Amino acid sequence: MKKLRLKKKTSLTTREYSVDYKTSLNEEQYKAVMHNKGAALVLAGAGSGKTRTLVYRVSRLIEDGIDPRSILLLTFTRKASAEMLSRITSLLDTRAGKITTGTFHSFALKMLKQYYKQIGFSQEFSIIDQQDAADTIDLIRGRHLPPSIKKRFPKKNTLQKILSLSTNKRESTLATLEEYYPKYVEYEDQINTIFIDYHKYKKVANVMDYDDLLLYLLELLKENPDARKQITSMYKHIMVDEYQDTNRIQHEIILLLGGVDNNIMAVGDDAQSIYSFRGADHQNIFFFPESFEKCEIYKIEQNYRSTEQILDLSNEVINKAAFKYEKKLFSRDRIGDKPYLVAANRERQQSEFVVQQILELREQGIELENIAVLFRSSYHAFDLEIDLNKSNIPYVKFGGMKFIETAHIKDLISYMRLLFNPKDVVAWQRVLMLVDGVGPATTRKIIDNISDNRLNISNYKDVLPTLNKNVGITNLFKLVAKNFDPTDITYAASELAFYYKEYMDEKYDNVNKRWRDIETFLQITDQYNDLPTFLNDMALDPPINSLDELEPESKEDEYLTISTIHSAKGLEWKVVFLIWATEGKFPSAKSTHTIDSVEEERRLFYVAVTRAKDNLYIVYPFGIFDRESGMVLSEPSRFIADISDEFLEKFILTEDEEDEEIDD
DNA sequence: AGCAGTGATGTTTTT
DNA sequence: CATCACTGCT
Repeated sequence: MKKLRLKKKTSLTTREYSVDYKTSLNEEQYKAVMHNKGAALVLAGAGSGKTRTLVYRVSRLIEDGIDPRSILLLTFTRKASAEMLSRITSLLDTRAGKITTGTFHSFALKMLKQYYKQIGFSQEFSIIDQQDAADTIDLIRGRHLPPSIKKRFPKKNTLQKILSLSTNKRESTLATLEEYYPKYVEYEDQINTIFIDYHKYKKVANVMDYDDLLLYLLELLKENPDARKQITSMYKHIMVDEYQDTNRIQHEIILLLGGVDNNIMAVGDDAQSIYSFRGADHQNIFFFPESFEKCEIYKIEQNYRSTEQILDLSNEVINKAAFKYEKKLFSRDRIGDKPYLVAANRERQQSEFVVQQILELREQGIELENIAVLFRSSYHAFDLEIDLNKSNIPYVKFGGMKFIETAHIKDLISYMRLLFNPKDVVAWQRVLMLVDGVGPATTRKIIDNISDNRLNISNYKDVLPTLNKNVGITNLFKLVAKNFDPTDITYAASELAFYYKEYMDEKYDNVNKRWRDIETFLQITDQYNDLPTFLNDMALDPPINSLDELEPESKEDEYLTISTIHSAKGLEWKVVFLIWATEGKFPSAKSTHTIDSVEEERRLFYVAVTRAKDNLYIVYPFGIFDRESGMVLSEPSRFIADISDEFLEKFILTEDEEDEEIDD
């Protein structure tokens, strides 16, 4: 028989919660979770249960009768939003599935697919990635510039970066040039002309790049009161994760999404701001409270993740920063080993050491799931990957070149984009260049005719012969004009792949490897039955691996995570290896010119070390000849170089025939 | 004129 | 490894 007891009603609600918020959270977290109306900023240190706080707050709002559909949770990565959604669902129930989560970009896309008319697009607009954007800019660059000044003029990737930075920071081209590319200031006019043309070009082609998603959403909210009213009355409770990494344009969007009540909760940590290359400013987070008349500030500082030894080291790293951060992490009675600093003779020894340690850890019963190897740049892991393969250690790599970004997959996706949006001249450009005998000049001629509607997939039989006699082009048009069933994506994709294979056989030596990628790609298409959704997902939430990660059995299998630090953000592992902690590699020689960029690298280092729960190994190869600087790199990273033995156990690797232990 | 093949060069980090 | 400038070929 159940015993009745008296429980005090809280002032907020007349019902009891099914989740016991008070006892599952610490006091700081609890306060943030119970925050009700108006703007709020939650400053949460690394490992302080930031995700937990957000998850509980969403759950609490729903339990208080808030319609889940009115909750918008913006996260930085798709992984983070998936993780949160599953945690909320398991904490509460399926009501959680009705909330809207995603990145700024995916949310923008969702809105713009509804309000496309208001911004002058048609609904079939497609998304182009950074590379497509750069290629398109290159096309326009080629049209504008006389060959004489081409040499000193910024290249396509630089132009794309300039435009992206100025868009994200909401600055003029001139301001961006002055700050980041002073040597190109003299070309301001030409650069602007190219940008203006690029903008028009995209509109005609009915495509948007990543920045456009944000830009047009901002424009919509600003200039269309009706749309804004509808959107703000739909999403009444907004939460933004990783606020320190948002930039100006995202900040402005958030302010406009605020609606009448400004029910916006931003969560972040200024010490973990690592996206300045995307226009984020680590101090941005402090502008947040200033944007509202009233904004509650909550601080969560107790760390639940790491041992005191790891926290002590982390605090040492961040306290040496030129700019002082407000928090200091502390834990409660989590005692462990001191972090290791290991000197390895060249990269070879580093890889061998990491593999050997991982095998040993596994024997000690630590599963691969609980181990991660982190690095500054994707290519830092190449050598290690060879050893992991040799030792049959299954792993998944995050960050760096994605499977979807390889040339052959992008080619295939371009054909598919044309099936959906035959005016997508960015895709046309890509696939036309693949036709034998077709180069930039012919491509330009054809897409000009597509742009001004003289040529299309219904009249190509008559019009094309007047432009070019190349049979390959006619065949390409024939293929795109075919009436594929838009719900049978796999069929369309395999037909296109079949057509494409001929080109691949000609062009590539490693056709087999690439064809396997295409087969994997075909498996992915199998999970979709609607072309637009498929294309959007490929643009914004692409799958990471070319390995058969999709097969359910391999998902069950345990695997090691190796990841760039950027992609490891927000995650944690029992044991973390940080490799290439060599001065000149981390921070890289390129980042040491300005204080700001060194400080960004320091925060990145801080993010890396705070991922570890129990054990942390920092490894640095020495005796590395650096081509770029012409110097031999032999010192550990400046971020740990002068940290005393009190915080760090220092080792050098020696090679013993039998003894496998580390020796100092 | 326009294309393709060749050899040197450079390279973070993500939506 | 992918991009860029250069050169020779059609």
